[in-house]
Amino acid sequence: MVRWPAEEARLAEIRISGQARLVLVPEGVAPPLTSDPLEDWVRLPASDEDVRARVRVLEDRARGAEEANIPELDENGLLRLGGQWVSLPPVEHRLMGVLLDRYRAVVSRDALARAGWPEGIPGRNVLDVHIVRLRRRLEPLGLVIRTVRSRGYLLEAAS
Amino acid sequence: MVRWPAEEARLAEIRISGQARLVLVPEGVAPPLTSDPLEDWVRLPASDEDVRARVRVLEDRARGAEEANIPELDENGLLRLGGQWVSLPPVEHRLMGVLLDRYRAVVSRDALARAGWPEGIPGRNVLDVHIVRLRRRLEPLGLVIRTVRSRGYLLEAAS
DNA sequence: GCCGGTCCTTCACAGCGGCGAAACAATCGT
DNA sequence: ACGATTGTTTCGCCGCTGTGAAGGACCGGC
Repeated sequence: MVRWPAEEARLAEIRISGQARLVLVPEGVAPPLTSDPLEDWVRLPASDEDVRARVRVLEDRARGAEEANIPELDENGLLRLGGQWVSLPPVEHRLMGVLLDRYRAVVSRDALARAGWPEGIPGRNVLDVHIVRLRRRLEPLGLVIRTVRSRGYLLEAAS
Repeated sequence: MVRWPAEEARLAEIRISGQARLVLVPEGVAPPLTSDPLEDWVRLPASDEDVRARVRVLEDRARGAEEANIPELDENGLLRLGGQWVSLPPVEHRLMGVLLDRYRAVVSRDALARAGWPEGIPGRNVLDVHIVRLRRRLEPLGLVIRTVRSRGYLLEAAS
């Protein structure tokens, strides 16, 4: 809930942060125009029902947007996030599967090795190399693999 | 512009067709709720400025959605997109059919081969060659066939 | 603080195979 | 006969994968 034009600076902040917001516009003032579906406005004075209706719609959209922020891995080697996508070769596809199952939680190197090479790990260094390659591939999507020393790795959105 | 609830049936049609619409809601009636960004509503009576502001935002969103429009393939070998068109010879027409069914998703080389040559694939390299030719034909429409190595191909709008 | 060891990161290289694309030949439609 | 469409051959690039090696970050002991 933002008053306009009194809280113009605050509105700008919220817009940048990507949160949903409802702008309250007093009589005689032009409403702010944006095509962002996460922004709406009401002309004051307004009834409680009208405000609640708009808030509920914004909440629905925010929920939808949030779901769009979880990476999606399809069975054909594509990893999608926010309209973009990258293709993952077989090994990295399997690694990504485990990392997404435990999104934002630590996955042990052992679990990763078993997922990537069900038949047994070829060499002692292979996993590290594939983590590096996966990292580079995820960069354009804004995803990061963090190292948790002696524990494993963790996948999350880049800060 | 749709009156509510008087034109309920018309609103339903427009929703299905995916067009942008502004719903006019008289006093004392609950507005229709939808999270579709292409729908908005105003409480009557409303000033011209307020209505115009909402219409302009909807137009902006509709324009954005249009860019995401999918190409259309007719049965005579014509592929249309955004006012332009190209003609496709039989084999490429069949290939394009599968690619459009799975627009923005991966289509395996196998599926493409079966679609292009239902009687059986003539040679080992034919598909590659036809993909190259199709690519050149699609270029003026702003469409691109991406390779997903060892998985297949994917059709999307050029970035 | 200094040191050694472990864990992790990154690069360079090589083999394999998938795919791209030109050039040519054959066939089809008008 | 001519151009458009289709199939074939051939060459080469580049992506995927694993290996070895060099270096950096972190941790404990002294």
